[in-house]
Amino acid sequence: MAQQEDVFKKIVSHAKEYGFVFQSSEIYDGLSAVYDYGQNGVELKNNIKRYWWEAMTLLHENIVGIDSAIFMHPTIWKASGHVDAFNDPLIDNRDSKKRYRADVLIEEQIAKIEDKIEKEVAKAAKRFGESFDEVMFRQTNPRVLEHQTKRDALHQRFSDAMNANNLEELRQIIIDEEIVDPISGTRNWTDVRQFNLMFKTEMGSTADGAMTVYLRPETAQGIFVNYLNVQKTGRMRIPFGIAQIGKAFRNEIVARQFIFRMREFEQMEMQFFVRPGTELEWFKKWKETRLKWHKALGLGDDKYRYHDHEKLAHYANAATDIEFQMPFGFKEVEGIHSRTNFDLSQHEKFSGKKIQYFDPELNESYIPYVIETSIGVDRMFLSVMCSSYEEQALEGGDTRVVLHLPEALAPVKCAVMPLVRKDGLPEKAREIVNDLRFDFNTHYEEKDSIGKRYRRQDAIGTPFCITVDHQTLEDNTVTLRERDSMEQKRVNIADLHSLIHDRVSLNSLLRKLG
RNA sequence: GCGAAAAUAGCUCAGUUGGUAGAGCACGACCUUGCCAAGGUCGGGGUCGCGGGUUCGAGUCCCGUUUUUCGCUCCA
Repeated sequence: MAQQEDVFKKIVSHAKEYGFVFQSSEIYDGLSAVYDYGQNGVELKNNIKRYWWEAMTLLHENIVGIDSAIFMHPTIWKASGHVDAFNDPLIDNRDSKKRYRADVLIEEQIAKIEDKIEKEVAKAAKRFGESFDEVMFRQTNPRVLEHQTKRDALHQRFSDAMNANNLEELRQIIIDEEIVDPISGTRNWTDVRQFNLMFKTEMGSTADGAMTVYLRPETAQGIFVNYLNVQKTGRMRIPFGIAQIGKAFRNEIVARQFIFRMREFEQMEMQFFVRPGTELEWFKKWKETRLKWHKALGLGDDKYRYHDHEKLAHYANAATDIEFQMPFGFKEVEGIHSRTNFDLSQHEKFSGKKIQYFDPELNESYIPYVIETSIGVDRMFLSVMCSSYEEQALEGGDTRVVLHLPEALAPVKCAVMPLVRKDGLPEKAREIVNDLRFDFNTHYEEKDSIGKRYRRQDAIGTPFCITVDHQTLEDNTVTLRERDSMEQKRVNIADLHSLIHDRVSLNSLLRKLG
């Protein structure tokens, strides 16, 4: 494990050294948990997005894409539950690992005391042959008085703390009242925290007229609120899906592990709308479809596993993660959730608009059920980087660092290099570059020894190196060197295009899915 | 969020009890070699993370702060 973490460190510095990932605002000491993609990183990331986008929209005629805005009407986040879920004082029990609303726990405690009062009063009433109200009215029973005093004091303390938004006091109340976790029965509580997961900003240029808006914490809601638009204008028939790639923002309390958990991140989400009652069938189908998509990259089938959720979110009736083996363990890369009709129902309720689908086959209207597939682009990027990185020992005690990136994802597809910088070889190499550049991201390299240039390309994962030598000038052949095997073969310049295309095009990947 | 450690050139690091900053690699130019990275010559590059303090003098000592890493915790 220690060794694995060492490898992870190397991957992080490799990512920086070769222009894949930089820390944000580095010259100003950096910004915590925010990262920028560099000249090679952006190419890799775009290729990942394209692979997903085309797998979704080209291979499924019933899936279309949208690109919704990051700003959305604030009520959307009330409807989705994000405002409530992220603005309550929350406390966790370390033993049961359950999270509770601190205010609810205390209110329950007050209710318990009231139960006791009622019981005492009822007991007294029975003993003295009086009515319940008579006993309550007399208020002479010492035990009842004691409980009442306690309740009033607690109630006062509680509302003071809530009004002052005093989280420490809330926790102290829970401790003083010896409130236990209903599941574990222990009092092993964390601090009370206010969760403001959503970034806030103001829309409107004057302060008093401004409306608080949020940076979206997920892209899914942009799809749900456009459901009607797409369904109607696209004449979509259920089942159908809407795909979207975009940035989302979460003000994480602790964000760590490089680009695995960032405050600004990118999601690729597809919401698939189905007939109620068929959702679990579709859930199963999408579980399989998505894993197939991952495995087609060839990073290693044993690096993936499903992690089914046992405890489900309130809106879901099935959920699973696709986890990938990172150097720091199996981690979620993609989530597949059966979200029922929760989101669309909520938006129907909050917007007052009817969000239903008339199913001509059933001859009835309903709110569709939703299967969501949601993948983090940055996590995907990280999984590709981690599984591609290799420090290879070569014959003769040499080592080389290679990124065995899936060829279709590699930022640079080929590098053309003259063996020597004279005798017209650079000019010939330039000719080849000028032809290939229209179809592939092609680099030209003439500096340093040929071996060094090969190694530089290996480090950024370039699948092919094309070397122009003196023989090229005579017969128009070059050597084509492969990144992984380091093997070279002599090929005609005229054949280069198709040889490279067959290997590096997205089609080759997509065909594995078809 | 708590605890610990670290921060000196693009990278990896050295820098003695406090006395005006160094190496290797990388980078640039030229020469040389030419199919798996380290040839020669010359050159550019650092107010030592930032802000205070102690001192005649701070990369070095003290305080604060930022970022990173690790362990808990949290998140999914």
